[in-house]
Amino acid sequence: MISLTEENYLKALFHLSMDHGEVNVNDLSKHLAIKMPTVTSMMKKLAAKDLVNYESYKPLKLTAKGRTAAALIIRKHRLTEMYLVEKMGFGWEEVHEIAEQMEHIHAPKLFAKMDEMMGFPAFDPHGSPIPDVNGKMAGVEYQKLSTFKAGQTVLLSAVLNTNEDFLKYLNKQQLSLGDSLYIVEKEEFDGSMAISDSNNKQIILGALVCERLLVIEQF
Amino acid sequence: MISLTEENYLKALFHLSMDHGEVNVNDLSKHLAIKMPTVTSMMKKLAAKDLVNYESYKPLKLTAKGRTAAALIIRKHRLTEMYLVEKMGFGWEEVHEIAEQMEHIHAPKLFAKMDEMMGFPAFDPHGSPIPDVNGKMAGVEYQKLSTFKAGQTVLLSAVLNTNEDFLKYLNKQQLSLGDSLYIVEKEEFDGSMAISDSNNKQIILGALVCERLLVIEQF
DNA sequence: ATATAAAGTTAGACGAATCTAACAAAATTA
DNA sequence: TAATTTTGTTAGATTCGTCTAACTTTATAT
Repeated sequence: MISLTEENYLKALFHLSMDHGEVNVNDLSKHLAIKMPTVTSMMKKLAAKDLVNYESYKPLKLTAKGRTAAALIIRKHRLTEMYLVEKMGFGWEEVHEIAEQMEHIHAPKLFAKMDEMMGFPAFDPHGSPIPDVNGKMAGVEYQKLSTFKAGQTVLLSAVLNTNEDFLKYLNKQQLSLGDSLYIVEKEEFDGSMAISDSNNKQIILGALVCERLLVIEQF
Repeated sequence: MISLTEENYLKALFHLSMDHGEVNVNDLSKHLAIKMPTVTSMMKKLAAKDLVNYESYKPLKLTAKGRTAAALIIRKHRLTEMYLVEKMGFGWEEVHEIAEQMEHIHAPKLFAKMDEMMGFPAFDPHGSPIPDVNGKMAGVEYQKLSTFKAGQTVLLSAVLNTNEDFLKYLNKQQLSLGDSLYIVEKEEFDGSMAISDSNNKQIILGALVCERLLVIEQF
């Protein structure tokens, strides 16, 4: 049996290894706001359960078993987010906190029903892929908006951060997933971008925002 | 802040005081399958938080604050059960286990939305009243079927037990809340009853079942 | 290449929630 | 009412997840 606490470590490891490849004890410690010695001892515990490969002073790695377990937690999180938005009328900026709790609920039938009611969606409201019942998920080749340059047109496909204030900001700018964005100008000195949306409305996006928007180029 | 564990004690205390009036450490211990010394120490802790009135060797009592807290947990449980049945198509026998977990979720907006989507129901799928946002609930004057005698007609209004097998049994006998039942005969020696439903189909109900069905007399 | 800084580990403590063993009070029964 | 049974409490141990302090290893920088 995997405890709620252990689930949170697995999920964090999964996310960090998506983003940065290697995961250090220190990264995990910062991400979870838990001190390093605690992380070390938890890693030993998860290693004993064959969920993590742990060797002193080496980077941390999920085992196949651990990766699947993590993906199934994330599946519950993302299915919940999608259900709350699609079936209950919540805004995409409101659902993260609720899903954070729902992801620990053990009720396969509940999540299967949500999935079915929504027609087995592949992505959540933030554009992140929803793992299937076996923990497999669609590979996506999104890139950060910040990697593109003036003159390119991109499709807003996902957000890297589900922070409520950030999402409210996007709402205010009337930016939604699926929007086509033309990059008018890129300021190299501060990384900000001037983009124009499908209604030719021009918006200035700061560097931080450009780092958090995931897009695919539209040719 | 009330921990998940504390919530379970409050809920148990609430239920037991509904059923039996006085609640002893021993009752609570049996109900929760937790040893008496553990219960005693938790009672002291809850007393320190002004959720329980505790005095050595005296029966346990929830304070007003504790009663409200318990009612709000039960509200979440029952709203969830009703939502799962009404909006997601679950059977009344499937929802208890899920609600048992959902009741600990802190997400006022989620439960408010469920409530609104269902049109603010007063009762859950098992006929139990749903406390309002202030923890107040409709007083009900149901009685156990076992307290009636042959010749009386009653309205099946609620069940005292949400055990999955019990509810499946009722499904099999085609008994549902709202059914009108005529008591054909009562066997005094074993407490069983012969009842006939609205289609004049006759069913024999054992004493245990008669103890678990709540009805109101129909004149 | 050595000194310093950063990252990681070990050891020991602590609070929460649980337990068992031993004892005390209250209730029941003979 | 005295003996016995049931109920309740105290004391001390255990596990889980956390911490701080001290030490070690690895990485970085002069």
